Amino acid sequence: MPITLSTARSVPVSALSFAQSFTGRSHAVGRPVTLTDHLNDLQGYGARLHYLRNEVIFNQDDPAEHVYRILGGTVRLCRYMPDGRRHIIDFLMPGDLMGFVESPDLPASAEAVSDVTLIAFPRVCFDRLARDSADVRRQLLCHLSTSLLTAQQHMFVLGCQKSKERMASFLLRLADRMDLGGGDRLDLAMSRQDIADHLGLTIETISRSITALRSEGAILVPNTHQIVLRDMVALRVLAAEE
Amino acid sequence: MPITLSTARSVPVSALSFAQSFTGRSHAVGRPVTLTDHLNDLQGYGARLHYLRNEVIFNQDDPAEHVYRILGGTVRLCRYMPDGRRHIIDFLMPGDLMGFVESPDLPASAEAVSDVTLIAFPRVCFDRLARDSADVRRQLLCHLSTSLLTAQQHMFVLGCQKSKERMASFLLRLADRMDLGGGDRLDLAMSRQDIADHLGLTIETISRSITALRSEGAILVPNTHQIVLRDMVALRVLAAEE
DNA sequence: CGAAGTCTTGAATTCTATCAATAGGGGTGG
DNA sequence: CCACCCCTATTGATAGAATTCAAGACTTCG
Repeated sequence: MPITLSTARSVPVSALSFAQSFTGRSHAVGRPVTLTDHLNDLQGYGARLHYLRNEVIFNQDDPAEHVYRILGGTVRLCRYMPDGRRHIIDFLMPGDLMGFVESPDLPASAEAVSDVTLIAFPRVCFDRLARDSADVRRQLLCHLSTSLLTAQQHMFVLGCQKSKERMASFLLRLADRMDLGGGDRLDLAMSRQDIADHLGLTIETISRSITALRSEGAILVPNTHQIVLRDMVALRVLAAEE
Repeated sequence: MPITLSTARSVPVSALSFAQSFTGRSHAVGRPVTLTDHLNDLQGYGARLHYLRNEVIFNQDDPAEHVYRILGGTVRLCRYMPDGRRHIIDFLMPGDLMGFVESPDLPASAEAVSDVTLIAFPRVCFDRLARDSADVRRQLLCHLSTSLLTAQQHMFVLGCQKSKERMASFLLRLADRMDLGGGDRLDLAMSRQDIADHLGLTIETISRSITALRSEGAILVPNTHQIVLRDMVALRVLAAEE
């Protein structure tokens, strides 16, 4: 059973505007210190890396030697099954972290959806940080807990929802993570195929779901890779969020 | 969004025969010390509780004040959505732990599938234990990581597999957790409806899947609540494990 | 501008859900 | 101990949803 796993996001995007400067010195004041802040303390050990669209960042069975913080672009975290089926566990975006799961091997592959910039920290450095700081450990537990919560939410989507409902859930979550509300333009970095493999549907069904949401007036689709969430209430009802 | 979460198993059932004696003294030697062992050190603070079939152990939005170790019986961990749909995140069995997620509120309800015996430890006691012991913290990270791995595996089942494949995956996992192999009788404590809500199918489809697997010779069904895994190879192929 | 890749739409098929009826099983009371 | 009843599970028929197969439209990029 060649199964492993590795990641998940945890830091609210909204909190990142501060840390984004990435000075490597002491943390911003007036807000909770995040795992991201602590990672910044490791700046000297981090390698800034770039990946082109569709490049592989790490492979499913590679040894887990780094932890990552994404600075720019979108990453897809996926698992390939023996028979070739692919499941996209999650999409990771700027500010998200990955590679924190305790597992000798990585349980998933990470690939660049768009061009990606990230910082890779050696695991041994991070482990030292965790050993010496109670706060880092606490943040790490929160990070994993949040990942688990996200996973359980997605299990509900996959297990209980119909195609249109899944699409609504996906769009709402994406908007939430990008700190967008109704009316804003949502940029979809990923292809329809990526969305399909994330939601457990086919590319055709994704396309039809989008068409259906549009004809109901819930969304606008100015172009293929942008969507406007026009009727948040309708979307939330579909996503069973209220 | 009244969503929370709380639990997951982590300790291999096989490791529990040792700890099962529950003496509360020092740990058995010659094998890794588990989170379960550490919990045993809290014996004096633990309350042994009993629940009848279908009784609620804790509710979705209760404050998270305890961590639990299951001694006997089967627990279902479920989430109820606003519209009434139910998703069973996982079934927990003797030796399994729950309640370790860092979240003020519990993200799921726990209910007794069969009569259940468990020990509840106050969270504050456990937190103290975690504060004072580096090994507890390490085990806790492993526990959460394992939970996340399990969740990701189940996402694949829900996202990619057909009904018969889901049933095969479910039976194999159950057998694995109970330390059973091919030929042994597998006791199903849960109802068809429970299985359906776990696998994202209906009770009728569960029934038909079982019938199909039986008529293919993959399993035997001596009675409604027992199943013999007759052809492990066929089941593993269906479950995409090889 | 052309070509390759991606997305949308349509039609037919397959799978699962739904509706409905029957069968089985466990527990209770006669 | 058996009969009955209720609850659960199975099976059948039909409807609905998503997939598959196929064609055409739109983008993107060389």
